[in-house]
Amino acid sequence: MMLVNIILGTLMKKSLTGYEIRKCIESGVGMFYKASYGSIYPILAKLLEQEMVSLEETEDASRNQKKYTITPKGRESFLQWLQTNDSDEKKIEAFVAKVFFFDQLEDADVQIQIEAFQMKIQKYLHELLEKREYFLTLPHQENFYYKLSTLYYGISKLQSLWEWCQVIRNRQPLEQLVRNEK
Amino acid sequence: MMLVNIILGTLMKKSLTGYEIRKCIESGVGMFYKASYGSIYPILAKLLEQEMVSLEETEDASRNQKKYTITPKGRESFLQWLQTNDSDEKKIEAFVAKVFFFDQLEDADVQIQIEAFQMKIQKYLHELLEKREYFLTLPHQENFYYKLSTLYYGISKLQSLWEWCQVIRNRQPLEQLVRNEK
DNA sequence: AGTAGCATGTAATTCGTTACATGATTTC
DNA sequence: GAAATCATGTAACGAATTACATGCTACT
Repeated sequence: MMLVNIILGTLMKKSLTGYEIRKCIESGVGMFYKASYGSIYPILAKLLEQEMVSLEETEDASRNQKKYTITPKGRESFLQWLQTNDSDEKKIEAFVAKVFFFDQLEDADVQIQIEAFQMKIQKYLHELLEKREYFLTLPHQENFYYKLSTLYYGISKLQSLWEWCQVIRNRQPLEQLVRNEK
Repeated sequence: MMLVNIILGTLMKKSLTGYEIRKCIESGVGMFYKASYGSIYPILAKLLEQEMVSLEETEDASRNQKKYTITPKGRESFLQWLQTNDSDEKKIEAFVAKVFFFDQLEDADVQIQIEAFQMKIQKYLHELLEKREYFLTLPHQENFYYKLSTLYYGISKLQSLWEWCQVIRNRQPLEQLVRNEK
């Protein structure tokens, strides 16, 4: 269902063909979501059926291109998805992909969404930190250095993610998130 | 194919039942890979067929438990996977899951693997940094703050990942990777 | 004239989950 | 004796990819 909403999201600003949608996704949320034609076209057909999108009269009839336009019903559905957090945010990337569209969401809703997500992170982070506590009591850590390293990867990732959330929640300058030397 | 190797990996140290394998994965690479019985049992059946694993004579015949033992052929296959980098490391989590088993790999091979991965990161990072350069030239950045934020998320994530690689490549203390205040 | 890019779509396949079905053993 | 956990397995379903099949258009 994620892709469905990403497609609707790309249509919010302008009408596009399936082909163009793919390029948009690639250059936009492409970092977090790949979309092949094999998934885009069937979804588009289903969205048409559900009247979430409509086909524009092809002014340029020579090319057999189908320009899809989002309908009010589609807009509503998309915004609905954007502001509910019960969806599949177990996957972090899914949440970040959602944030990609947050410019279209009201400030108050953005706050609520991010805060809820931060709480999930915190909870998970806690589990990992406890796991670390446990591992640190074990002897012969040289023997499972790499196993431990993946735990630290997880912790570090969640900490960075939490801070990213913190920055964007307050609309602080993004530059502070990255290292600029080198 | 990833799960196949993770299963073989968990069997490298000791023989386990399908049920136990699941618990092992959960508490081990579980952060990066989920495995349900619906995937584990069929894979186990296939591995048995391919003679990658064998069934131990059930000393405790009363319970119908099947203890699987990895065969030499299975070991070879696993180690082969562990030291080749052509697999699906497009997904970062797949690489980290692999690192989980690096304690079983020779130092020289670990170096090669991580270095190769760091180069992929670097290349991708470069693309994102160029994208950022481009975006920074555009006016009205307030209008796409959140879109930009996901780009910064990507950059920050790759930078952290690169540093994580750097630390583990040199077997440096892992503590430096996380923030310990709070 | 040829290549790259625009454009749409389907069929086979992969990889996995969820839900179902079943039953033994341990623990309280 | 009830509940939790151990233990195995299948069938239905889901979400997406890859490969295939087709053809137009713009550039060089």
